[in-house]
Amino acid sequence: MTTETAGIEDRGSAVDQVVDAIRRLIRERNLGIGDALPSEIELAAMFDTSRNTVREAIRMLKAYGIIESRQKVGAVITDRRQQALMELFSFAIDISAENFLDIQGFRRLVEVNLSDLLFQAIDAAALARLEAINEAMRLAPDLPEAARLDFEFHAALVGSAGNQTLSQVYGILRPLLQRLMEAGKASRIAIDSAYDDHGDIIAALRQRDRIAYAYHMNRHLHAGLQFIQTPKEPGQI
Amino acid sequence: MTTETAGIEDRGSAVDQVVDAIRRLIRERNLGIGDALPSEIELAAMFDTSRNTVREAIRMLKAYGIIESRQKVGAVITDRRQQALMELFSFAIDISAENFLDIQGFRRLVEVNLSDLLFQAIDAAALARLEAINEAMRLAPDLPEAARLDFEFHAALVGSAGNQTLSQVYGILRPLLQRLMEAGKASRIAIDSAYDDHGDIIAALRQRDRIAYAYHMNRHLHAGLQFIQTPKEPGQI
DNA sequence: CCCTTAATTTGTTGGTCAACATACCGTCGA
DNA sequence: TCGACGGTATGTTGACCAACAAATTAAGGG
Repeated sequence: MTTETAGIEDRGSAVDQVVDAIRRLIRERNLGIGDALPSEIELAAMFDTSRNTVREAIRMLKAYGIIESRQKVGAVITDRRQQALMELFSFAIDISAENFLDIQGFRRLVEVNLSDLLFQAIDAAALARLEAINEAMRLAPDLPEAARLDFEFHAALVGSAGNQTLSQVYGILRPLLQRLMEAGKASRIAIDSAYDDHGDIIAALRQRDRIAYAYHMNRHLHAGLQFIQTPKEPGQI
Repeated sequence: MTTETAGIEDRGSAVDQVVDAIRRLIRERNLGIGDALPSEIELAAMFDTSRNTVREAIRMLKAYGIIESRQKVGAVITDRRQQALMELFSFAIDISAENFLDIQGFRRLVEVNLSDLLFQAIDAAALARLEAINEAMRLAPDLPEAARLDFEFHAALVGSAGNQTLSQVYGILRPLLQRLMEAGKASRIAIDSAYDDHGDIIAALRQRDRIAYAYHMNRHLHAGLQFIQTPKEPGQI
């Protein structure tokens, strides 16, 4: 037999219905960013359902980046969908479990060719910050700390380009890249070499020298690549 | 006193922690699409939390499109992230112009500088495929179909570079980029212009002409940018 | 003006009941 | 005897309720 629930639009679970209902509520009341939703208890009474169901619906909206909720204050409408989008990215990387070389290739593609955006957006303060990070890396007490500061340098560099999407991608790749760099920083010599490379890169940035930037960055990333020919566990994150 | 980062990341609520824990579980057990998660009760016991908290975590993962749960069967890992992304953007909030431009900037950074990887990996079959897609775009019956094929062209191009991380990112961005391209393909003239650009790009690829590739790709993407200067309706939900 | 206290709201937990899909097992028929 | 059929047992998700903890705001008292 076919479904005998013909009368009511039964599509979706109770949670999905509440999600739609909340969306309708937002639309009908013309709520915008910053406005607060009714409390969970009120919503439950409004839609004649339980508070837990409302909570699960709110969880979905939170995952979509549409609302944020703070205790006591309640749920507030926001637009953090860009971050939600990045969460999706991070899941992609989880699932497909790329190997290190693949991600390193992606990284090279980005960083070596970043000069256009960088020259356009970078200022003296950003350059000083890069130098400070580089100096701290040289003086780092141990290798993991140096690796962390190495990543910090590159993240700051990418951040200076002013592209949000890019910055967030790097935020997601952070743990992976850091492991990559720990693998590449097996000795003090590698750190000193990276320090010099970073210095060359900063100099190229300061002089707005596109060619020099690409040359040094490419060399630098290629050098780091040598040390990690064998990933720790292939195909595993 | 305040916790001095006592080992475990205390960041986020219990639900967020369970989300991360499930992600780690998937990674560590190397679970793939179609595999089943432990039952909610087992997960609750595993992470020493309650079933409702696990349910909310599963709700989030469901919102991200990486798991699906059917009654009785349990939660199964899937990949419906594209649908999740569409849900994300089906909320009536218009994408802000800044977000559009930001993502477009990211795209330019990637595609314009893809030549190194492309020249290394592309073959005759891939070039023929690109030409076929381009031809199909020229002959497309309507504008949305042309926009779809335009995206298809770029996705195939990026895919030819052979970097999995990059391909994944483009796969997820598909609906978003397609909207971007629909906005840019407001007229037949724009399509013909894109067709010519694509042809130039293919020719540059065939001749392994790095400069020509970068020139034509940059021109092409810059041209597409003109059409979306004005957002539809800023900041309404 | 500052501190204390109360109230409100979300966060988390444990439990109950229902719906339902699957597996297993016994019965019946050929 | 063997296979098909049907019923039941079991385990899982879906939905809900009640209660307490934590946090944050707001009010009130010194």
